[in-house]
Amino acid sequence: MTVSVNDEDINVIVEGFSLKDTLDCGQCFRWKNISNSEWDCFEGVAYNKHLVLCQKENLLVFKDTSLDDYYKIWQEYFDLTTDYESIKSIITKDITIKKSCEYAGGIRILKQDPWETICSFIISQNNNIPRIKGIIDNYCVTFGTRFDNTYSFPTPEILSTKTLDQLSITKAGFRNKYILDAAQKISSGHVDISKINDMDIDEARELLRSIKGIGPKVSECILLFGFYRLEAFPIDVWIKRALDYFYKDGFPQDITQYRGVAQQYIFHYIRTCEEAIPKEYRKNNL
DNA sequence: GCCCAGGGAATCG
DNA sequence: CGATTCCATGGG
Repeated sequence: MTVSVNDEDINVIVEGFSLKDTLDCGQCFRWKNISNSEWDCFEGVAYNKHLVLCQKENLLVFKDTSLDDYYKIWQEYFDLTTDYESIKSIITKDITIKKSCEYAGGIRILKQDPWETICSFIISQNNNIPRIKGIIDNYCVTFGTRFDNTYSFPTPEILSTKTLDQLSITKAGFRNKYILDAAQKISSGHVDISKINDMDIDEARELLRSIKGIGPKVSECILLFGFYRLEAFPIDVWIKRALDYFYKDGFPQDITQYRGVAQQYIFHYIRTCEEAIPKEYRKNNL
């Protein structure tokens, strides 16, 4: 990986990384596609920093940021220093995962902000991705702080002072009471999410599920996308279909440490590739 | 009008 | 225990 600075922009040469697939595979919700005919381009916010990031082949161009923030935030956020070839050599022993990697093997697991990830996946329940993005944007615009022509994600302290009536403007519906419970428990210190990194995964699951609206599936998403627990394994409707169709005899056991990564490749593959599974499996009529 | 969406809580048997 | 039902909202 080569890093250089060119007239305010930061150029990074990467291998086996796809910006588009990474930001478009349903693990994050605040990146806007502003691509043109030549470049894949996305604009977004993470950790209260604004970024425009473009990719053409092996070249990544970071705009509206600094070399300091590149090393402090973005290199980590996009998980650019992890050897994914090594991970894939383990999980692609399974034929379905191998096909998923051939379809979109440039996906990386993002290291997102834990609090934002908790809210995002509470909002995700019984919802679809375009609407999740809209609701999260409503939260930021309504309750976040304006900076760099965009908005921060509102803190638990801010949200804990709001009423359900005030939150209703976000259109999150019945999920607002779950967001409020999370904001209250975390801002009061009743739930201390800073301890999760030092917990074993079952202990972390139990802590997260003490928040209303966080069940088996959402807790796995939070652990995978907000705490980089690559062994967390979210089972949503799409993964259920994959388990039904590809894994009648069970999911491979020898990839347990990276099954979250495998899960994300499979999720993106069967959700966005028309011929991944038969039409009748893309419905809930089994 | 119906079904569905990166589900979970409450209730029922 | 497992199985059902309800929950808000908007797109197809």
